Amino acid sequence: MRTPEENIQLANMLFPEVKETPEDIEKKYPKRELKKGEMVLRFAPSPTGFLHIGSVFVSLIDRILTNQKGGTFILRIEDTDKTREVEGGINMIVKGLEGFGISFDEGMTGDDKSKGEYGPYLQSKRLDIYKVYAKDMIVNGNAYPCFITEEELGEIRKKQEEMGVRTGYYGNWAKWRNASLEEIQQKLNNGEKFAIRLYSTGNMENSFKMQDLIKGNVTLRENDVDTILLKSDGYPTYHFAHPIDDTLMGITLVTRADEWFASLPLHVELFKKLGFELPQYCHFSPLQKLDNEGKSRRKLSKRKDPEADVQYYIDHGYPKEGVKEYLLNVANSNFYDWKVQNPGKISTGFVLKLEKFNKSGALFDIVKLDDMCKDYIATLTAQQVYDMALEWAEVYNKNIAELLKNNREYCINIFNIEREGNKIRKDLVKFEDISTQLDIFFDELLEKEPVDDISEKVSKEKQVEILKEYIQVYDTNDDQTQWFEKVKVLASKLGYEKVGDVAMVIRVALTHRTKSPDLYQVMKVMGKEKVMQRLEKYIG
RNA sequence: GCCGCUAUCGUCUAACGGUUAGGACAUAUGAUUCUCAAUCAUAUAACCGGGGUCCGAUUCCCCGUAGCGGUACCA
Repeated sequence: MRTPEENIQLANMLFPEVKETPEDIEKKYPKRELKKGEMVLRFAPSPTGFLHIGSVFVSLIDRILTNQKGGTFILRIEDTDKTREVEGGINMIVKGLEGFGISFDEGMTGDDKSKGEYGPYLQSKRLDIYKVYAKDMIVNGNAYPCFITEEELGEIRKKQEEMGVRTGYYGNWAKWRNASLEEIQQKLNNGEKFAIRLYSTGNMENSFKMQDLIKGNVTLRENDVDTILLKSDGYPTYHFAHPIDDTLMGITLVTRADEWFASLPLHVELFKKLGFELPQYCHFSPLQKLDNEGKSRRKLSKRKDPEADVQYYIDHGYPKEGVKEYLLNVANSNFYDWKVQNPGKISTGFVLKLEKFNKSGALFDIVKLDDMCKDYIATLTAQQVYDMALEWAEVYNKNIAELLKNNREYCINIFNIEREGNKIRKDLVKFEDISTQLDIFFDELLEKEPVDDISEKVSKEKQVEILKEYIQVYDTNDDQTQWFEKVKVLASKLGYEKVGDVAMVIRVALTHRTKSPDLYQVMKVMGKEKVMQRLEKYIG
């Protein structure tokens, strides 16, 4: 153990340029005045050029929570790993979340823009702050410089494995803990790089209780690992930045992914040694996916699963609101019941409860997501479908965008087929799907050749006969009932038992497919001219 | 290996010691003024295993097992 004087001497050897104290820093971050129940949350991603659907999940929850209880939601960017950083990554995150209607009250608003009084909100701009606290930790004997090399670390690990003890840099294995000032000075003189490590005083044998707002009461072992606080490049690790930033920014509840749960003991020790008050915590279990032909589960991975990337949903034109509803349903499974009882209400009105979150990982069920998106689109008007589809198409499908723009009224009429009344059509999951709906209405998109599945049932000659007869009775002034009556009469006149047989012939001649929306409405939207043209062409 | 968290139909889950273990998605069958989508019926389908505690355990406790997470100068 070093004396207090030695600690001060050491701190000045390491950080001669740091003059400020934690008190100086904390003066710049006045305590927030919060009303009762108000919360300050933060979403803190790394700008790796990839927005995970799990990030949308967590930030959506954060946003709803702060809307409900009042408070502030902050976007802080954790760009402390220079090797993984991607240019424009911040913009991507901001835009991506904006696309889902998730906005922030404070924090980064773009690659080099931010708003709010508790910044900087970019960790790479906070390096001086971390240094002040690192120096203070050394002064108090809570941290020390470590010059260990990767090779040495590997040797320690190997030895530990051979001995069958826990691996890691802790206790007596932490060889730089009590190095002499002379030894340190010598390394410094050689210009060797060093990291700052925590001088842990925890004991693995001791356990303590904590509350996690999702998991409930949990029992943890004390941390005893001398974790790196400041890397040799001067950047902090997540562990060190977390207590400092969240304290200075006045975060009341730390919401984060479950993978952090295991380092909670470390964070508790750090808060204590930094003299900070511990915030509340909750850890979200990860979105998972079935692997190995359904034998095991794993986290949704950006490498293997296209649906892990938010861009996947944007590319295909998934309705944002539908995706949000699905995510909300994963969060609190009573969301569905709420939705049934509150039809038409926007999903953000739902009251989320942290204690209702599932404690283990949930499988990401894209089938269910599709179903919810289908339901959502079914609630829209034709005009809304048109607008949203166009917005999507302008970026992701230029051809369809042109088509939509050049045929506005026609397209809205198409989207309106089976959209009114009590029998609402539900076949659109995402806006990408509109093309199959539009195809049959445009000659240039229509399948070149009609399907030939029905000639076994109704021969080609008979088909022609039916169509010729149908043209005679076809009248655009008929209402749906009259139209159907005519088809029925036609069927019995020509000796068909089922109306369906006749209707199918008309359908194929008209749409070149065996499946289509309501025939009467299709013809109505198409207009007499196009209907006659198609039927006559089919007759030959 | 060690540490922690979790464990109900195929999937997401409800149940807060006593229920025919409920719902949603998926699947199957049927209905429907035409096909498909939908809708409406109906059906199939679950308390991880073993010990306790209790008049009574899916529920509480312990052990085992499995899954997940962590065990980095990544976050």
